[in-house]
Amino acid sequence: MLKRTHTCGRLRLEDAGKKVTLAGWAHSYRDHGNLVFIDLRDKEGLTQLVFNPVTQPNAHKLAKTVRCEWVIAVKGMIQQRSEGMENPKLPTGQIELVVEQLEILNVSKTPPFEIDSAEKTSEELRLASRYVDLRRPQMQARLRVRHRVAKLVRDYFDRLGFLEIETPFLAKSTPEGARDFLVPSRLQKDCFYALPQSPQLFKQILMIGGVDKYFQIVRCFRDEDPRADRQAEFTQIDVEMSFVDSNDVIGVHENLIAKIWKQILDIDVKAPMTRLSYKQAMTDYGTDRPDVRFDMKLKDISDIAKKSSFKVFTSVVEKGGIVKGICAPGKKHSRSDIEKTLTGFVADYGAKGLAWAKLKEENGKLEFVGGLKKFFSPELQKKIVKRFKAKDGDMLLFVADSQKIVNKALAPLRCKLAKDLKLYDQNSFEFVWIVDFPLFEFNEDEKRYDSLHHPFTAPVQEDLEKLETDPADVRSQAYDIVVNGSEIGGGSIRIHKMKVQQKVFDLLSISRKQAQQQFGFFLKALEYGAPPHGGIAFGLDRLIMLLTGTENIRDVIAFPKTQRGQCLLTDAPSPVDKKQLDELNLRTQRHLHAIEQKTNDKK
RNA sequence: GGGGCCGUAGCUCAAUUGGAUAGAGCAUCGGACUGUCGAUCCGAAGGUUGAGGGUUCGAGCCCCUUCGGCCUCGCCA
Repeated sequence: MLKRTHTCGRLRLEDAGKKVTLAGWAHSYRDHGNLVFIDLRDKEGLTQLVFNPVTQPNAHKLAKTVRCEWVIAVKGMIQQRSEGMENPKLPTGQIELVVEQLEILNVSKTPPFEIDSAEKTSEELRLASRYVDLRRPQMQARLRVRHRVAKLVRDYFDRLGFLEIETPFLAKSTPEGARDFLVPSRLQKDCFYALPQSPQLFKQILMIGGVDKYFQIVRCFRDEDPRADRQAEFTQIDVEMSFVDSNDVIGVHENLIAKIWKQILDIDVKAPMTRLSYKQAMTDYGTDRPDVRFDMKLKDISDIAKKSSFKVFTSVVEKGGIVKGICAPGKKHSRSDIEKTLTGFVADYGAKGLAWAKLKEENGKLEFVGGLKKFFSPELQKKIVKRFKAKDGDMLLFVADSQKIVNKALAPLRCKLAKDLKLYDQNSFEFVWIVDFPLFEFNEDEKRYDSLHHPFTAPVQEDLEKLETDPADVRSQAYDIVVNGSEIGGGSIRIHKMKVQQKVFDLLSISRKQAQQQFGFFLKALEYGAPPHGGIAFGLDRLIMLLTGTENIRDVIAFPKTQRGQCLLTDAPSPVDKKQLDELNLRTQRHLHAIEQKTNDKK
């Protein structure tokens, strides 16, 4: 076998005259009867091969048989392309390889789709033939960015004295949080492991174990429905540190992010990054992961709306709800846009309607046009205009409902409008830390408190007393990092005192018995000299999505799963042998029905 | 669990109001060709319209069921 001396993307004009061997896939071939050209591709790029029937009849004859995606190796001389024959589209376009010897390493069936037009090919087919899809330069580039980031992360933490430590995948199930993936135990009948949703407790125990600085690039599993940016199986950069406060953790990681952005995109991210309180974020943006690339903040107009004659507004405010709105600049939206598209859009988030008014300047005065006009006196209109600092041609959009629904509907509407109106630079990145989260949120359905982050998040020191009196008002030492409206990481200082942890469990209505069963091992560990500690986890997949400019998480995972959790390449999940189930002491519903059927038949 | 979009040749798409033998580009196969680079030119082959059922004289198109893909609400401590 011919052994390659170079890759297909590296040869340049200065290599002319060298004798080299290349290997790769036939990307395309152009047979002129006389000369044959083949573009040879590997992960580094393309190099044009030339086969000349006069000087190398054997190689030329063989080259005529080569087809797309055949695997070949070629030996020959690098030659400068003659004038006018250069290909400026290729980095190697100044040269070509004059082939003296061609070896066909493998043939290929006609590929299921053309590599060059894969961008238009259905993702279903790309996933089913991932081996072909992965050959595409774009996919190779994404895999490379992912590798480079992982390497950078490891180097960064290594230099700071962190240890990468593996934690178990076969772990204990905890009913809190997302649905667990379960793994039946063969040795312990009727018992199950759970795949970790995150190594949360293990990393905290590492701190108690004196590790001091831990990180891990680790797979996590959550059995929930996937989304464009969410996969049941995903990767976290997981970190934990001892003897630190929030600012320490934030500092270490904004520098890491700045480093990644510099190295991968050559973009300078300013550190320290801006911070925004949870409360402010909810007020101004209606979400704890605001896109701060553009302004267009939400404004509460409940006080003005209740004085209007619009029944929807007045009755909502009377019932304790709120009226909030945004002011979209420009004249892009027609009435039917609003009433069909935008109203439908907010309806998905539970809003019952979308009230609107356009603004027009008449005689030097800004006035409502259409929509809400007749319900608002000129006086009230003026107040609203002032609050939004609205201008001629702007459009006001309002949702009236409970605070929760209003924010839920307006936050995505704000982003959608900004995108439609092109209010920001698509290539910019705006980072913001969200801090001062409440420790709990009240769960209306269950009539109890839930953790906003997780039950191990430490309360702010001065709010400790409020745990007894006013739990809803207790702030946590948690922090999320958000970029362009996407949460890429989050963490907290943890509770390191058993008594506080127990108190939090009490407030979460986790009984002593439950707590012992689920977290007993951890509560015990806290009693043996747990140091103050805290950490963070980043979603690696989402980082790579941002860095590679894709909105599809499957693009940054070599072997992703579909929305129904299937791997189209391997066809997982699949039924298993009855023998396998027997060994695990398991029966599926289907088996049970079959058994019932048999018993009934006998009767 | 709910909502939406989609499924026609290997790939990407077309097919008027339900109307005759379901078309095109690319790929494939055969041929031609002295430098191409998305080569070009000539020719050929290629179809269970995702699957099943229904309405109709007649279905790619309408209706029902079902499978699959994507987006999304719920869910994701």
